[in-house]
Amino acid sequence: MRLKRTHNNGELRLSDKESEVVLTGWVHRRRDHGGLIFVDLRDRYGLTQIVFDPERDPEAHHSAEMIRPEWVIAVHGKVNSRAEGMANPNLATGEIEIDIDDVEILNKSKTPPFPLDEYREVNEEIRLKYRYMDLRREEIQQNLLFRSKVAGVVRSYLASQDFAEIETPFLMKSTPEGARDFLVPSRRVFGEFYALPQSPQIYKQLLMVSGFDRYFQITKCFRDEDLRKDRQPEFSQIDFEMSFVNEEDVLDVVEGVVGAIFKETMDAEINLPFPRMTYAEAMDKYGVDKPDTRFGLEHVNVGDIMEKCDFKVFKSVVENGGLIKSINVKGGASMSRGKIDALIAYSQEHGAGGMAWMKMTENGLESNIVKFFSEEIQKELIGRMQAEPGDLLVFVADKPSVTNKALGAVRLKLGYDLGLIDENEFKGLFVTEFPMYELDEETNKIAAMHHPFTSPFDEDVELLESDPLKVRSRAYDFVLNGNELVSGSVRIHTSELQMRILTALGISEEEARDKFGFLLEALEYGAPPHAGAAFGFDRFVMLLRKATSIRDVIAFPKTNQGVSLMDETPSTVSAAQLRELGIVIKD
RNA sequence: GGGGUAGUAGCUCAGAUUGGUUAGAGUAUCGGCCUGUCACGCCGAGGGUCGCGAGUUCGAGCCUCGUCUACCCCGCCA
Repeated sequence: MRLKRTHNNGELRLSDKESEVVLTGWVHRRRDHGGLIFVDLRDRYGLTQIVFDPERDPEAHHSAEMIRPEWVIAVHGKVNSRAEGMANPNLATGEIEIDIDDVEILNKSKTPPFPLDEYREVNEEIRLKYRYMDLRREEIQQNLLFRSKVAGVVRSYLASQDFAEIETPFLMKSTPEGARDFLVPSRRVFGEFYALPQSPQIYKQLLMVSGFDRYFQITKCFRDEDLRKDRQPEFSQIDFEMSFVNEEDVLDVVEGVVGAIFKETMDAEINLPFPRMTYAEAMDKYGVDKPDTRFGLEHVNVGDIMEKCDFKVFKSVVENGGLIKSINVKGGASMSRGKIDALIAYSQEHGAGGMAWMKMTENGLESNIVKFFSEEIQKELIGRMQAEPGDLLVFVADKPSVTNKALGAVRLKLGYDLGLIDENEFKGLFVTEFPMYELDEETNKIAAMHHPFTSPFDEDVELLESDPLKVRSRAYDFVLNGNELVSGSVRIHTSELQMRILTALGISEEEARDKFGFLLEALEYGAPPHAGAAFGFDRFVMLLRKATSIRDVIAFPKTNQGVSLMDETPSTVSAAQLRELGIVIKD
């Protein structure tokens, strides 16, 4: 490089007029007027217009005739103000331009496979194949720069609170519970495998046993499950753990981190402290454990009213211990039959057998099922639902899990479709008192809802064996706009209780010792009470940036099939590599 | 594993009612013109395995079957 950069493409202003500068970057766009040639020079800091005048420097102008989009150049010139009325208000540097007298072409570029401007939505397949080009686009580049800034805020905030950043292994022991592990074969012991961590959970607990008191880490986690727009097989967590604390201390840290992020990286406001809601209340009002509280449309349980009706579907659901809930869609009576049908189909996609509905008119309730409801029941229903003329009542009746799931999904869809959600609002809350266990409806066995290291409520411990589904855990989530962003808990810190919890899950003592013996033993050497949580870092950034996909806040993401289109990962490996690992692939 | 949407020029898309001669547009690229543009403008040219493979048909971008890829959803994700 002959020319040495003096400024970036986002910083020069009118006050720099007459300065001699050297800029470097990519040719974003070239406007050739035959005489004058304008080039927008781009780097991650912005765009600056540079001007080539054949009368000022014929040689530089000649070079400018050759250069093309995405060529890399360095230019020398003088900062000039733009003539009256020629400023570009859309550009931070729009009041100035650089009169160029020297160009150094640092590299050429093939014609880009897709345009890098913001004016066209490009197929994600081609974007991912040429990811290094996609990452030149301002939107994605700003996402990653924002992500870096958030990470910086988190690090400095947690450091200010005495948290120590400590790395934990990526090659660890496979654990039986939870998501499917990514496995790495051991070269030294045939038939044995490392697993990539689904989270640093156990290691951070051991760090508490070691006395580090306050730990954090921004680290990758790996789960070999199917992908979604908000799920990647490898993703990042802001993971932290504290000793000698209870729930409140952890939630304070969560609030501190979220508050610091908003204060230092966002223009938007967020309400602090965050309101609390128990899991039971969330399920009752919203049907989900991560409610979006930016809008109403709350669920109302109407089972007790429907018990007395003649509508067989409802009646049998109540008799079989099912759940009937309704949403009053304010003003929804004007919805077309087609829209209601689409809503019903949506409820069915989410597991419901169907969805009943009634329109509230001046003359009372109307629909094809109203005849099954006595006047008295209708009156009671109208009262409970606070139905007014013009409202639409929708009902889902099923097993509690199905009703909640389907009507919870319907509520969200209505919120978006009816424009009830302010996209610029950020509304967070803590959900607390999660159940310790949940029933796997396929196997009819109980499973840990959070993870098996979560401490139960002291007063519920006696139910562990007799009525495990009633046991509440000291787990908590932070939910932002309907997204679970943080999940954590007070951990078990005695070996006895830990063993009891594992046993209640149907894990034999022998198996527990085999899989978690090191943890059980560690808890016997003076483990302090401890608690912690982990942020879904990618998801958080995605939400703050209003990105439509987690892929847009990750530099090199995978497709839905878990493939990196750019480098074609995963790939085959040589027979020699496999042989070394003791892996035999039969044709 | 299941459901849905999409795949036509480098890119973004159109290609109707009902299968019919040479598959179009914008943009990009290349060439020419142009000294105040900023998604510059004007003129011209090149550019197609209609994702892939079968089938039906005199004839398929269009119909049928299969298959691949991307995205969205369900399942799954302690």
